[in-house]
Amino acid sequence: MNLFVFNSLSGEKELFKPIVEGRVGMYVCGPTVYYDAHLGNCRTFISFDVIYRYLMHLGYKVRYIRNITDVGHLLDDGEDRMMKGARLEQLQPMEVAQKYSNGFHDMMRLFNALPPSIEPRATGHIIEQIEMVADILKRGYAYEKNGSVYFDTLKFIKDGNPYGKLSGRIVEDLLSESRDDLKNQDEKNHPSDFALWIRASDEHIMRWNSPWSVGFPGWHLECSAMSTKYLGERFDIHGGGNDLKFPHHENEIAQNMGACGTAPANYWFHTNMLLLNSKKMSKSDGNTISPTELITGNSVHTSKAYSPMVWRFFTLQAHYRSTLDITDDSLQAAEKAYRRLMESMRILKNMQLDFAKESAAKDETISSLIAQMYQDMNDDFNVPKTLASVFELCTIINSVKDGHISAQSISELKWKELITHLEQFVFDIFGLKDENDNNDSNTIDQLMKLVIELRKTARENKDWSSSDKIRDVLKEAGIQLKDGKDGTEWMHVN
RNA sequence: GGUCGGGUGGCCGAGUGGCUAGGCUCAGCUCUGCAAAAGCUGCUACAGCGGUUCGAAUCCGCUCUCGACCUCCA
Repeated sequence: MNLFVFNSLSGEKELFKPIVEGRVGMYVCGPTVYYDAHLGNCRTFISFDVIYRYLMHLGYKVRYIRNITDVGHLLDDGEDRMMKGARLEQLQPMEVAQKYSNGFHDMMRLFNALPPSIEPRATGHIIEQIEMVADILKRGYAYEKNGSVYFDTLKFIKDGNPYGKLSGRIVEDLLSESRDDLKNQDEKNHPSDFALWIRASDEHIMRWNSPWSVGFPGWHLECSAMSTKYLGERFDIHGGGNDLKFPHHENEIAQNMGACGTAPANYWFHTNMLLLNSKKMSKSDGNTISPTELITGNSVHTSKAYSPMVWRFFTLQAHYRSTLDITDDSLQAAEKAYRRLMESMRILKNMQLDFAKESAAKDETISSLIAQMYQDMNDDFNVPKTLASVFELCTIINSVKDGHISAQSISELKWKELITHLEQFVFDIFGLKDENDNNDSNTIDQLMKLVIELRKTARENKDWSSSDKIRDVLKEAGIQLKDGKDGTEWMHVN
């Protein structure tokens, strides 16, 4: 089975073929840790988490690098993001970085995103970045001005390099459009040039020695340096949010080619934006919900709290290259769907029935749905489409449980296959967890057994007022009873 | 202004030139002491106008409209 992926470089779906067979090197641009991550960030990293998980499921040995940006990210007024965070909170820049890195990690754990293989920090790779600047200078694609070093986009373009290819920019436009602004560009030869190394002003506290000045690296440089260090000059996948395409990723490509003559990645993946009120969720303009606000329900945008797995499920319902708009209604729909899915997974795991010994009538349907799931995932990780098959399988599971489909119409072998594949998809690939696992507390389990037993007696005596009271009070306590053919079951509800 | 991507049923959200997306909601039915859950059935959509085609939501053109990027952003 072949995996096809959408490559931003070509704008087309391409057959995925790693450089080294059986191995994948993947670099994803991580967060800048000067402020709490918002849900838009989380969506991106959940998207790449599913990609990472699926690649591993296919048997690839994946080296997944996701950096942490803790220096070199300038604001409009030239202030470093880390320094701005530090100034506002009266902390050391490194305290700011640590604090928000911790918070970011907590969120990723909460949303069940696997940690990357390596999570390098920009400040931990100053030497590598300085070396890369030197390489670029040596090859003639950068120039020094007053202790700062800039990338020479004009020369890069003149030499026939593909500047603008990734972001679909037209070179002539890049060169001509901003000519009027030229006089306002202090040290740069050309407005489209960008900083590789920046000389630190006196009050700039994040600073390192370099051959050119005491200063700090430009924002784009860290990813070039760290991807090269851990994945080599050429690797398989480079990912990030759509909004990083230009200038960040474009400049990264330029830096890599400037330093070693090779474009870094064969495949570029870009995730689309999370919207709130039909507008891009963004830290800088305040249109955000934080993970904490979502989970606690403490937001003007939502009517109630939504659990981390509901959020994860919510993001799975849209393709990673589509925008996804947050609304309270759609979150509630996701919550119900998620619960239904988990309920079916529980049924699947626990059902003991007399399945057919030989292949049977429903086997074919189950097989084709499983095949469909792989087909859809192999089509550029189409998770929402895969989910459609998953829910069709849920209907089959529930029907078998309720006796609408006879266990004799499914072979034992096929049922086992169903369990294996569905659990792999739901838990291993989609990374969902059952938040309503009744086995997590033995005490409650014992108590519930007793209560259900007492209620059963009441029901046998047709003492409906007692049995209803038990059910109502439990409901208020967040436990839903469900009377079925084979006794009473219970589950947590919010 | 330039570049790019959208506009799908009550809501969210997939999608292929002809074949059921799926989830949620709503209505009816089955099951049930009543609930809840589950199953079944129904609610037959593709911004507008042209064109290509035996046939288009899917291809082309135009119009309207929304959004992203254009050196802060996942």
